[in-house]
Amino acid sequence: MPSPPLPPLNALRMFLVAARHLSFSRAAVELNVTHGAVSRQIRGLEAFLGVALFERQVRRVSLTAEGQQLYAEASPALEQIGQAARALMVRAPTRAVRINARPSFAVRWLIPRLPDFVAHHPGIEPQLVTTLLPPGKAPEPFDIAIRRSVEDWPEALKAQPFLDDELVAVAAPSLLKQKPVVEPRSLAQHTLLVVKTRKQDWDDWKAHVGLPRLRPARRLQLDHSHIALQAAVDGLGFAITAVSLLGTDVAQRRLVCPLPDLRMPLPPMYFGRAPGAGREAQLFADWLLRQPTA
Amino acid sequence: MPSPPLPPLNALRMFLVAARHLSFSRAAVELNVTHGAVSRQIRGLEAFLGVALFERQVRRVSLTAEGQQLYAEASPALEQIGQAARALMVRAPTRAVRINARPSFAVRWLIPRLPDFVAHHPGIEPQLVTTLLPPGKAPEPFDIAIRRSVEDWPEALKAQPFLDDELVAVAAPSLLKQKPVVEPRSLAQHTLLVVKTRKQDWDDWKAHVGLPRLRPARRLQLDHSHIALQAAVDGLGFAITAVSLLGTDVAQRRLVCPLPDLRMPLPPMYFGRAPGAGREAQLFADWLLRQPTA
DNA sequence: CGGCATGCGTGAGTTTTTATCACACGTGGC
DNA sequence: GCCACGTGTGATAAAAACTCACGCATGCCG
Repeated sequence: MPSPPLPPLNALRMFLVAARHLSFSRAAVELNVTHGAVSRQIRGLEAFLGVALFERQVRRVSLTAEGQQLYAEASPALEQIGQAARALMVRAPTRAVRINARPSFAVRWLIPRLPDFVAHHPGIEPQLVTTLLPPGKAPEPFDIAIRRSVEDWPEALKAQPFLDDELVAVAAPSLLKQKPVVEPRSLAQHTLLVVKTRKQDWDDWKAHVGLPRLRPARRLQLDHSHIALQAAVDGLGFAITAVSLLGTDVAQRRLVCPLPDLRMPLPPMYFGRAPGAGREAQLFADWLLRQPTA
Repeated sequence: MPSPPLPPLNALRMFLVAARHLSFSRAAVELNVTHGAVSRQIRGLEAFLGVALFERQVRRVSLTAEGQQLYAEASPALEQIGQAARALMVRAPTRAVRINARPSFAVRWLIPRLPDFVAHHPGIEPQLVTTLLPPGKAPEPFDIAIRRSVEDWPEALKAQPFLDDELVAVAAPSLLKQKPVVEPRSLAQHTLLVVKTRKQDWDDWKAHVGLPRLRPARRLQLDHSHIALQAAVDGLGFAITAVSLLGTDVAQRRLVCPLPDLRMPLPPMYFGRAPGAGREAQLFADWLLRQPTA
């Protein structure tokens, strides 16, 4: 069997990036991994070759003579492979998946996650169409529709849930510092941010937590959930929103949820594939189902 | 981040091998994996590129135009990487691991497995010294000693068991066709192959299976276990041997074990590292411990 | 013309690899 | 002297790869 023993290629790839930067940490950033992963891979490559490629000094690494040689010889080779791959990819017919979703879900859930989808399926181009209309009245053709609940859905879409959800009230930490909220009643001191297309959310939530008659100090009406959330971040008042739309705002303390126990279950998010949708849509659906509920 | 999107490199490697053979199965043999693994990797590469690389016909595959192009461009590139790696490996100081073992174990267990070790550690050259002397009286320096039992071992070797073993009686199928053996007593009809350095094996075994006085039709004395086994394969009589030394002879029906229940436990095989042994010896020891008991 | 062998595809399950997290270490700058 | 920075590493979690066992379609051969 005429098989030349090749070095571990992914380790080589990491080595080349690290050699270019002369830094494991910066290479890790470029490769979207931790510095530890880079360190291990390069150690593995060195073990395979039986040669040190980097000299480890304090807080800095430099290439040994062998490392320089390997960089000089392997870098163009991988470059050539990249060229060849790109040549084939452009030849490939652009495979797109057209996604029909409401604007707030698109902005606050889908778009932040799309880079992950593209990373897994580099040949597929997501095309996003946002609309407030139900899928059956979509202004443009689509492959995948995403909505909460399946009212008004054409039968053919075969709706499938992929994300459980809840309604919570959130506000900026600075706002709470001025007028703390430790029980629902305190909301009467605050401005409630009302979304035009989801006016009933506050009433549903108030009923669910047992305060149907609560009247806020003020109301501010906005026309999309994501705008209401931005207003909340900016300290304008309390927003009522699906947990799925919170994104990193809670984790990074731009928003807090002062009444974490008072959540109201929501119908899950559904997606459906259009009848004519191709394999790309299937891959997108699979990816949706893989997304963690968090 | 100026990182060109590279295709999955290990999948590419499999693709090149498969393209060279125009067969997934033969590629799988060369790569020491199953055909399913090759199939999946190539599908993954095709999905990444968004282009079919092979045309699947019945029981045969052929390259598409895109596949040919990729093969033509990527093959030399990987070849160059292999060259570069090899250039570095020869520059590396030859790292050797000197192994001290008895001849029969070397021939029938170790040598068939050494290619696997070399595949895992291409920079390390195993050097085998066979001897009948105990490790303490070795004629040459060594890094690793391998024996059954640890009598006469210098303390410094820190013996460690790595392979359980048993004693069984085996013979060629053709011999058994002439004079079948279904109970131990039938051995009296046969020639027993006796190894000069392990004369007690037959007596131990006979005592263990409850026939201490059994007298064979004939004895044939040979000076090594592996020679006795070869004699058994050639139909000269029954050999008594450790299961670990059987190799593929039983699987491929060159030898059979007509009394499979009558096995006698043996002390396990041990290895020990010489005090001055380096990292290579450690890697070899790790590899030994990873070997399946089978 | 049925029975068998061959080569590839695939779902389920398992093993191996890879990456992350969290912490340690050593040093150079402030 | 102390902190900040970049790298090494053990434990563990996540992901990728592989195997197994089976299915399918077809050509070969008695």
